[in-house]
Amino acid sequence: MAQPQHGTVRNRLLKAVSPDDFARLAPHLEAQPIKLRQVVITPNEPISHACFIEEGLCSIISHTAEGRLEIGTVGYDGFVGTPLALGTNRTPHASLVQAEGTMLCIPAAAFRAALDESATLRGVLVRYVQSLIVQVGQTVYANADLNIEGRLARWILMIHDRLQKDEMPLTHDFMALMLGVRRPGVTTSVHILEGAGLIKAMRGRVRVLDRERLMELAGDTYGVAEAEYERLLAEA
Amino acid sequence: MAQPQHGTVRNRLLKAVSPDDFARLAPHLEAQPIKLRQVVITPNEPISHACFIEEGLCSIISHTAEGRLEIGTVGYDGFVGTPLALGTNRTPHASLVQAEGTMLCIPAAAFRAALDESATLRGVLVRYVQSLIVQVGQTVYANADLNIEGRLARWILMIHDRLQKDEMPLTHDFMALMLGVRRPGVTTSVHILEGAGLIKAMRGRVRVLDRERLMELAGDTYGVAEAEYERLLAEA
DNA sequence: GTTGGTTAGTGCGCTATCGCACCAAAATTT
DNA sequence: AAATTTTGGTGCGATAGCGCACTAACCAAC
Repeated sequence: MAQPQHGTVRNRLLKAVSPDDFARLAPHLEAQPIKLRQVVITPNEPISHACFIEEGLCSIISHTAEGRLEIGTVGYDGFVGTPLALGTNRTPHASLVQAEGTMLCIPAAAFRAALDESATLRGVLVRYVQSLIVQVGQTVYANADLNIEGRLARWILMIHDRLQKDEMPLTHDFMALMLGVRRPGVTTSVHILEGAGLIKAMRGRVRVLDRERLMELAGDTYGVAEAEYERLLAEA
Repeated sequence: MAQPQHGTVRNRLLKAVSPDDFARLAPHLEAQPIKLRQVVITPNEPISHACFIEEGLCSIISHTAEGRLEIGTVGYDGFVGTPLALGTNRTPHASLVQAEGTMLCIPAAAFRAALDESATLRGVLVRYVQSLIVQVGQTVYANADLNIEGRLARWILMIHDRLQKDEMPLTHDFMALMLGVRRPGVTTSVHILEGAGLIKAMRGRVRVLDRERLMELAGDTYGVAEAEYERLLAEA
């Protein structure tokens, strides 16, 4: 398998690291397709790889006996396996694939070795973790303050950002799971958003029509984390 | 001001670091009292210090135009200023004091220098960040799945752990703010918990009577993050 | 083209929680 | 002792979302 080139990767973190740091990672990076619903990280089991997403989408899931719920979303803006950058190799959270694509995976040991060697690499990756914390914090806030429409709007925006396609593969059932609400609740809210002309819904797919007004609905639960990501990526 | 001694600090992270790492931090650590409602970290402003809590309690708050809401709790188990350990000096989240006490504060520059020098110190502190992420994740889950009683039970348990006193200074108003619910909603739930003999409520104070049954009420929103903290602290 | 599975739409009673508004008691100040 | 502030208690109509259950499209495979 050919090594990925710094110039051609799509992942924003890999693009952001210095050529030296990229060179540290590249020999170990292996492209891997990700398939719908595939579990990338199993709760409480050793994380074998850190995976930089090139295309597609993963969800971080709080996963307990009684239910599951998305707490964060990762796309080509980040990587799955943040615990490896935080000094441990497991986590009670699951990560699973929400939209197909590919990712570049590096074995845990090589990843941690690279991090130990390079402070600048470490910097980029832990700043990403910080942006993820902000994202999760906004999720807490959204779940508390918004009705289903609002939360759906926020969530669609976040997916839209990370897939960069107006049409996204989303079933009501899956959205209900992610938002932690009943499936018929999603159906109703989808209709409202559709009636207002913000989205177009088709079987298994949603098309974004009006980002502006989706953002209005999401209020300040959308935007803070996104701005923070950009700011952190720009920091040296 | 006398430097704190490794043997006498109460903060669990400071206790957990190696003598060498403690020696790195100690010359810069300054004890500081924390007062009720004091803002330790102002959103989007440079964080001047990392503060290891010795006694008392801080809340991390998601703070927006329309409302505020607790997303995490820090006591003698951790430190305030995690963004400094994640390569940045600001965050959109606020941190404010929920219960009086003292903390040991180290200036940001010295803190980051120490982190750059010592991989082991870094390890302890970023593992704490990981435990905090799990905590926030559980908060998402609790807010989605539990009624007010359950959330209140979880929250009281978390405060109880961090204050290590059965009687805790908590007004209904403040609990409502932290949980993101109406104040009268808290009043009702406090009565229910009190009626069931789980707590005793007094003006401005709550006394824990029955942890076991509080844990039942909180279900698996309580315990996961706590176990993860212990596991991570124990990791070399 | 029929079968079977997946996805979406609908109805209905129930309940937790909200929003708003007001009162009561305790603590603090003067 | 009176006044003010802080904190806690209560009531009530409105409503968002739930649980449960069933129907209806759409899709794929045989």
